[in-house]
Amino acid sequence: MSWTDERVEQLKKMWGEGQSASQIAKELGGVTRNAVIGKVHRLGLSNRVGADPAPAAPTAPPPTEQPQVEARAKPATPKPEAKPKIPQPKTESARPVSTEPVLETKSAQPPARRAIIPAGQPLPPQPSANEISPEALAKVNEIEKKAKKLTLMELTERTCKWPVGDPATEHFWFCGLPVQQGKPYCEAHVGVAFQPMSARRDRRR
DNA sequence: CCCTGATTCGC
DNA sequence: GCGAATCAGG
Repeated sequence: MSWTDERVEQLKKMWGEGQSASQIAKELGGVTRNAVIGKVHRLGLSNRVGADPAPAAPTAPPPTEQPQVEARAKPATPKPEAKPKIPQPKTESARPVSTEPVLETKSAQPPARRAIIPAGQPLPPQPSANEISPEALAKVNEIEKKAKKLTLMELTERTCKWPVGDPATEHFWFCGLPVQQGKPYCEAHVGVAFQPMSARRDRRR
């Protein structure tokens, strides 16, 4: 495989979106993540602008730039498309009143977006909201925005298998973020899936 | 061990 | 220019 204009374009797009090199490599096919990283550097779009969802090296060198062995003029890449991190008003522990799991935080499509939960159709065994700490809930709602939104087929040994939404609707996917070592869920979902007995009992009403 | 990006250097 | 090997780190 070679770096055709098309492939380079997708590389730029995905990199700009904050996708990891391995994910990009997977998507493109025929290349390894090393190839992707190498290309990224050659293209001069090394440091990303947006957020970095993946737990990786922040790459934050101090202002004092030390000239490398070979002073390499690296023309910065002024990305016109500004991708500022969302302010995130930091809702002060909005306590969910519903007894059902909090599935909807924001509506993507105002008109067609109705949080319909088929009556009598039990949802997957998700802990009811009133048993989970507000902090953990906030965390979950937070990361679900960054979820990989994988389908059942796309799940692997190390992708979070937390289901989101209603399997009977379009609004359904699996979290897909990197799992915590030895667990089936990512850090945030582990937080709501596994709780100390004491915490559960204490929260009981 | 899983993953991340960064760098080097033979090709 | 390319990318495997390696490095450095979470």
